[in-house]
Amino acid sequence: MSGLREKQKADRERRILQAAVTKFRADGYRAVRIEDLAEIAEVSVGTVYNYYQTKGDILIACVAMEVEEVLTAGHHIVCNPPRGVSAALLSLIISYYDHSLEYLSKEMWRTAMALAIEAPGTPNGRRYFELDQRLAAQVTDLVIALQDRGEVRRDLDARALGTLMFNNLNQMFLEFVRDDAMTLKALRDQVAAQTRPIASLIAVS
Amino acid sequence: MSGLREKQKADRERRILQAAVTKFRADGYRAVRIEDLAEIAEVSVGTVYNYYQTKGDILIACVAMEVEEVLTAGHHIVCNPPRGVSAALLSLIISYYDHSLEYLSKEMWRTAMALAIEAPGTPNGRRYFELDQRLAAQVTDLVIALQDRGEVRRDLDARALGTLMFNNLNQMFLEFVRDDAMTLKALRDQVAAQTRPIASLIAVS
DNA sequence: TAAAAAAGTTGAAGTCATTCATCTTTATAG
DNA sequence: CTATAAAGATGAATGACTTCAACTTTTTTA
Repeated sequence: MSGLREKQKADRERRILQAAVTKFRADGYRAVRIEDLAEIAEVSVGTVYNYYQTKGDILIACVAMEVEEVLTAGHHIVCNPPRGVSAALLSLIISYYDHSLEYLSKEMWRTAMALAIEAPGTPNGRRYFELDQRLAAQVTDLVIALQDRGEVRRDLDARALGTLMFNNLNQMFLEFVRDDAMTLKALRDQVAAQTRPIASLIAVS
Repeated sequence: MSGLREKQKADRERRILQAAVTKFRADGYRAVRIEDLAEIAEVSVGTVYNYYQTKGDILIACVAMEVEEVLTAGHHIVCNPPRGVSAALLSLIISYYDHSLEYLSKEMWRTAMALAIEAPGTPNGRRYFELDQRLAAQVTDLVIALQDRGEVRRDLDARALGTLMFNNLNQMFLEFVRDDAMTLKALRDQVAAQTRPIASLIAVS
């Protein structure tokens, strides 16, 4: 039976990540020491570093977990978007925003974004950037789906449009997490106000 | 004579900042220890912390110094912009970019941006954000100047247009500093390609 | 000018992320 | 089943930012 070690490894990694998601949210990324996570996960400090290269790495893993779920939810919307360009786009974007704080706090998002900017060449930075790319690709996919359904003008470059819209929603999300006082509802309202004029521009006349 | 202490203080602060600009550029922000700066500036570690709250604070002070110069150079362009919407806008934007690496390295910019995102509520974060605002305002001022000269359509909202253009040039600058291999020329070319179509859209027919 | 007060400097100590040589657990070979 | 090898866990040690109580220098007061 050679599966015991594998099972123990997977279990330890899961426990560390679980401890991180919970503790980072509760106490704030800064305030949590690796020692705290090790204690909760019932491993030693050294073991945490066997599974994650740095403290920031653990945070990026939390973000990745969240974004994977966001992508899965988004996939369903892209496969079967509501009628109307504006409704379809907003449905996807708001799905992103509504999921974004399920496991992560604003502080965690800020820290993750900062890490990705500070060290773009490290595995961390690349991983965050890759998640960004996949989200941008999903927005593009939605635009293509709407073109296929004849709702968005076919003469427009779907990739350029998708990237533009993603950059915009990403920028608005940055403003959202920068301001602890801003509510999800305010974010939703703002993006809705911005999206409707764009939607009418790109919709088939 | 009560000016001695004042003079010594100003001198110490200047020496610390000078040491930081030089050493951060030469060795990289991470690699430089407060102890190193203290030694170069001929003060103790504790004294550095009397003038700057954190290591990041020193970096933001470096950025502020650079941006003040950029704003001064930009002011001249806004007061007397070259003929033509595209030429005027590019003149300002490229002036920003060309000045940006005079004292700061890409790594310093990345780190400063990361700091500002990570801790938006701290004096540091606010200060960085305020510099951003002043740059955005200057772009808006140029748009207004071009409207006054009858080169840009007067029915357009100068503030919205200025903010949009600043966000865009800022985003492109972020991509520039994220990629150590990207040259200033590549950045210039890219922004030129983007700016020309915008310029023709907003110019008076 | 001398003493007292105010302002500022100092560097050792504290904290926390990270590393690494040692030890323990699991898997394999005889 | 025992011995060897491989994999992984451990926590004390390291290094860097930051703090703070004691010490100096400058200014004010008498």
